[in-house]
Amino acid sequence: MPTDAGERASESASAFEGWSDPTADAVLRPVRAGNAFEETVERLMAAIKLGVVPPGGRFPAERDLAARLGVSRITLREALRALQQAGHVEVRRGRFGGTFVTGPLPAPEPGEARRRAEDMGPALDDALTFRQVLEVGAVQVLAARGLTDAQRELLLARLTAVDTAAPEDYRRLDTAFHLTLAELAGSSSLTAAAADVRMRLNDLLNAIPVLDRNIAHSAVQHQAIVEAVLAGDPDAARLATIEHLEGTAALLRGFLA
Amino acid sequence: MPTDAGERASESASAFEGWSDPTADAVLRPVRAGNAFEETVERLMAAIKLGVVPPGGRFPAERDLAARLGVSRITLREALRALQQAGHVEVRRGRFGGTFVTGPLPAPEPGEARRRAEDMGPALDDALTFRQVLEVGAVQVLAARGLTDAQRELLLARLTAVDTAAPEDYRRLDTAFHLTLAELAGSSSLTAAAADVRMRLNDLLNAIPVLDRNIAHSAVQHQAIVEAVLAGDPDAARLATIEHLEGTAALLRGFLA
DNA sequence: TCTCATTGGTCTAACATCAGTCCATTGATT
DNA sequence: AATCAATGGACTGATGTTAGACCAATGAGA
Repeated sequence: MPTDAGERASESASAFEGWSDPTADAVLRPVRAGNAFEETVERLMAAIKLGVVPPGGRFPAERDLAARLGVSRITLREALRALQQAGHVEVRRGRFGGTFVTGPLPAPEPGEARRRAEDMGPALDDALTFRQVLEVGAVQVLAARGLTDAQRELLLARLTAVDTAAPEDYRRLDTAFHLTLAELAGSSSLTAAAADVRMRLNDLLNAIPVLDRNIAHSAVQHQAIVEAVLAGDPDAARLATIEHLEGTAALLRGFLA
Repeated sequence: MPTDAGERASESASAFEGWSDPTADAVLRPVRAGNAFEETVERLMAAIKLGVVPPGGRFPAERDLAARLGVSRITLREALRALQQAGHVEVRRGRFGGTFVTGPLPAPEPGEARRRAEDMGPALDDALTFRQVLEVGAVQVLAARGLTDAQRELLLARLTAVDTAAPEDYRRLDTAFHLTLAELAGSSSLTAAAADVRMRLNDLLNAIPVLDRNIAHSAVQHQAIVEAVLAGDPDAARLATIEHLEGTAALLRGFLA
């Protein structure tokens, strides 16, 4: 007979003896999102869309890439072939060959943003709160801990890169800026989670026209975040980041209204 | 010839044209941590160790559990058989049968904590900062948004459960309290990440003796966190959570000194 | 012009995982 | 004592995935 030694609150809906559903759901959530092929395609597309491999850039050699992704070379090649057939990459043989990212992705048509937002549904709110938690937390850790000279330099370089970006490069460099903040916090789990959530929002972000007015606005906010981080002021960093992210969140949520 | 249209800062170490390594590493990280069998065992052990299924409690039926974990029933059964052979679960056939968690896990011997901490190495710092980001972010979101009556009730129930816990139940109920904070923030990604990081720290936590003095100290801090959250005061919630987590972090980091 | 290191292309045999089906057992309920 | 719904146990055939070895092409550099 089960002893059932424990708390019992308002949890009647639970299918088994333990906790409330959301926690159980979190622990007993699916072990894998799909098969190896699908997940590999997803990752490679993420690398392209996030600009980790820029247009014209080359992916690591198949053997290296397969090892990095923890997938057999055959599975990787199937994924690459899918991207090739979709026109996202171009493959060249021989030494100095490799898998190259083809030109910039076509600009999504207007109305695409709304459709995608509706597709995401509740996942949009999920991603937006998760993003805020991660990025706000990252800048606070960063501001509290302080940066090395090399880190300051990298951060400033990313900042000027966004500010001086051509319109077609803007999203990529904005992504780079935000993920750099996360990565400088020094936790690889944090970096991975930030990259993941950015990826989820990225299609939506890309579907929004890049307006000069918004860019200027973001530039000021980016500047404020960097200044607070470099000044070692966690509170200011938090406030500046919240303000910046709330702006984007409001914009995205607008497509659901 | 690659166009290489983009920023180029102090990133010479990168193996390919794109970004600095940590971001590329995050996007091109392994698609899967292990085979389905291993990951399933990991999850089931997590459910036991986190107390999602308490001692004497029953796991969902194999068919349901397999569906939840996104794994075939055969793979799930192999994992369950492994847990059974390790003595963690007991399987009974027939109606009202199922897979039951056997008695409480044996208390780890002293010195175990240090060994585990050394095993984790840099992953410990990773987990600790990630945890802080997630949980601090969660309480801020929660305090800022406010709670429904049912949520207040659940949170208070978890709090009193920890406070009145028998020593052998303390860790389980402490876990429940912390994860409830994360789950009330309303982002399933956040809940999953919090459960994941707690799982990573859990062996370490369990290897630390539960001292009355520490419990009393934690109780005060838990109280402060809940009060701030219920009062809708994000700043107070943040400060109280940081203080609480720093205490635990210092304790754990102590095993590495 | 030739070399050759590096890269993509291909194949095989072994193993992992899957969906689906049917059987065996149990014990609360009738 | 008999019923029977829910549960674990076992099997099959199909598909996904892997490691490793070997071939083919390329073009910068000697």
